[in-house]
Amino acid sequence: MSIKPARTRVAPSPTGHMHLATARVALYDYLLAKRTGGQFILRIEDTDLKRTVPGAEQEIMDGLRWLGLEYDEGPDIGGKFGPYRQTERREIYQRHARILVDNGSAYPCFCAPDRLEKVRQEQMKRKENPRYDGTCRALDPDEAAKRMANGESYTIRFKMPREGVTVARDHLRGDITTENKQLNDYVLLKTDGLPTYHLAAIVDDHEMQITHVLRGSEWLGTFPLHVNIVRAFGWEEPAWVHLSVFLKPSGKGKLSKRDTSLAMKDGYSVFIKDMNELGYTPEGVNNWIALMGWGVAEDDVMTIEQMIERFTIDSLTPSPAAINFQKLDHFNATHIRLFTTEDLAARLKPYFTREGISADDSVLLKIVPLIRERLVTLDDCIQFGAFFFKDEVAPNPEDLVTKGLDAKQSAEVARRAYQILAAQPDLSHERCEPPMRAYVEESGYSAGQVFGILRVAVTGQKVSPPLFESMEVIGREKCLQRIKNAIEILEKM
RNA sequence: GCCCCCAUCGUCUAGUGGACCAGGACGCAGCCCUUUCAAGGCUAAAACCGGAGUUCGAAUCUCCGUGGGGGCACCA
Repeated sequence: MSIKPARTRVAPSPTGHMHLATARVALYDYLLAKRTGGQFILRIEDTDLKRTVPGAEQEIMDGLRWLGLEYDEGPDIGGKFGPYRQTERREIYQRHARILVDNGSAYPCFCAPDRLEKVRQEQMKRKENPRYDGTCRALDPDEAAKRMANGESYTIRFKMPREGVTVARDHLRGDITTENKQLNDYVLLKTDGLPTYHLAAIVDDHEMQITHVLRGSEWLGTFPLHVNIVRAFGWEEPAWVHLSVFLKPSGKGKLSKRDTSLAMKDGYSVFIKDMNELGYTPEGVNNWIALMGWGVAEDDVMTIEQMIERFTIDSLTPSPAAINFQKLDHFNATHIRLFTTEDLAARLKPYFTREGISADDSVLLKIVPLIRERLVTLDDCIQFGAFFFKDEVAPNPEDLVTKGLDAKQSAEVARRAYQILAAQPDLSHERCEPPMRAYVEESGYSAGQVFGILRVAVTGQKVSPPLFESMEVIGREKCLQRIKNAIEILEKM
């Protein structure tokens, strides 16, 4: 990898929710920029007015920031190559379209959409490749200029060479050779005066001095076109890298932001905006998407800093990758265990708040070590930790009757436990556990039976963090009250 | 239909002609630990798409199949 600072960009269109694929391109862009001491840029490709959806741009910016992928230049923070919103760069594209027309690489086209559509239909009927038939390509330049001056509506089309081949170099896949006759005279500038992607992206990448273009492999089809446009301008090409696409978990078909079947399904989502709500961390999400399309030999749990140290274009993989939510869970849980107690406590607090539980900081700090390794997602803290903050718990009576015992026997166990614990000045686990174990010995019951009753009584649930440590945090008064309550329930059964 | 890309365990991947009876991770199964659930430790099962060729030697290079994916707009 060159040590020259790279300028990279993520250039999403604000047409829907930001999803995994956009995040991954941004991640790789970010890693490459940071690794080389360069800049990472956000550019909004909003030239399709019909598809632009309100709020989408904000969602992209929020998503990138949530992931920790701070961009160095962008629509809301500016930069020396702005503006960073394509609808605000209209004149730049028009000027460049003119350059191409003037040097014979492009031409105005006056064909009406309905005629084009008819031509397309006929071509398909004849089993030909649908393509522009070249009517206006042959137009006399003077006549064309006259019609433009008359106010006739037109587009600008790229004059694709009809002979020969285009060899385009992708830094992941090598040279890609395409016969020019396979390509079309694509529209560069639309009748509304805005550019299509083909013109806008090429012009902006040049103007913004982008050195590496990372994008999805859905662009491979028009890649030779883009290379031809760059050459028509006489510019130097950036390094192109076409990333693999994400496939649905089944491996059947590409993951699409228009496919809503995977949105918020079974606690999973492909949209970045949902991740926080579902309890996923930026660390977990980044680690997950990083390794779909990027191979590291070992030590695959990485922070962003570690990714920056290791990232190279050469270690990217070209094949499509099926997303696997179980792996997201794994990375998320692993990173949660890596957080400091203070950090994790702060991250957990909003999830308690969301449930209407005001989690006291000092208590939170004490329970984090008890629940940390049980959390897969941050919101799991509710199931493992809500009982710490409640005034009382409501155990299911059946759960209080431990396996192998009846209600009467269970009540007796609970009463003895109460006596033992009530005799202690405080309920530190060092103080409580030995006498309780001694009772287990003398009673002839198993530790599981005795502690099981106590667990349900104190926490209100069958599954919980370690019992004695939990009791210590809950405190003497509350614990004894809860056990007393359990005894009453058992006695009524 | 045409064009392009891709091809190692179920999934994500390591592997760049000999160090590979193919390594790691997730998941799955078993065992250990254990007051529940986890976490942790150990063990197991699990792959080079097929066929030709090049070579002393191929997961690795070439070709042909096959399979998968993407694209063929005044959308990006």
